[in-house]
Amino acid sequence: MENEAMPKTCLRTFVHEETVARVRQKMTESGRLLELAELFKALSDHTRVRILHALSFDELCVCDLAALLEMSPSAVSHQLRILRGAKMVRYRKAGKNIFYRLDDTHVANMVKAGIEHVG
Amino acid sequence: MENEAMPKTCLRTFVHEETVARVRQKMTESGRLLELAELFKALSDHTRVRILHALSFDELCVCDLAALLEMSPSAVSHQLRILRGAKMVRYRKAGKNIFYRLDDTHVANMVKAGIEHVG
DNA sequence: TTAATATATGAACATATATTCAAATGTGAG
DNA sequence: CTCACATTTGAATATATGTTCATATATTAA
Repeated sequence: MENEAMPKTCLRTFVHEETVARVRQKMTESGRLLELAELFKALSDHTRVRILHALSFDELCVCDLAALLEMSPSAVSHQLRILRGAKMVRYRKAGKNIFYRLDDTHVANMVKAGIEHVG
Repeated sequence: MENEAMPKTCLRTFVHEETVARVRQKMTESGRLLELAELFKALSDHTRVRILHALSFDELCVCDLAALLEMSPSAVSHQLRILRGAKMVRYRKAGKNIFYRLDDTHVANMVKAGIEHVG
């Protein structure tokens, strides 16, 4: 189909134009909202939530997390990579172990607030 | 100690047992954390975040949202279904239109807080 | 050095997800 | 009634995602 911007339907003049225009003006830039979705995405997995929740109590090495969550160290490591990418965790090497901890308290607060909301 | 429940590695006695035990005691139940992940999952998509953000300013019908986000009404409707399932939006019928609004202010607050954090 | 442990990584697989398209339902106007 | 519009829904498709498995890297001990 050769129409560019507007997809498929809603081509009629009838949309509540003023309302839409007003809301559009108030809305935050789409790219910012995409970043926000990415932030939530990092928190949208059971394993990652459990990791962050656990780290809100103490720093733990990969194997500790694996034991705690009863998962393979490999699976935990893959999820830790995502959390590192989201800047939600830091790590520290100590011999053969690598200890992870939360990057800032804001993440802990989000998880904590979420738990209160759910529970 | 060979444990059937424990996967793959981490079979050595050396895990920081006391720390793990202590954290395990403090941790919220896994099922609760799964619910939390589900909550975040509903917020983890660009389209859904934009919908909720838009609805934080005014109630809008499906076609308004489609025009605003420059998406097909069908795509918007599919995402609205997920948001309804997550109890994040309500709706009201008015003639041929169905107007959506946020279900509670808590959702708006989460999005707003998130935007501030990202921005 | 070799061996053992801790962690990371890449490929493969299965599952989940978002959008499109076509079709169905619902609603009001003429 | 018929018609047009608003919305929903299901199937199909493409893409994303999480775990497993095998392997690679790193560190320490013997």
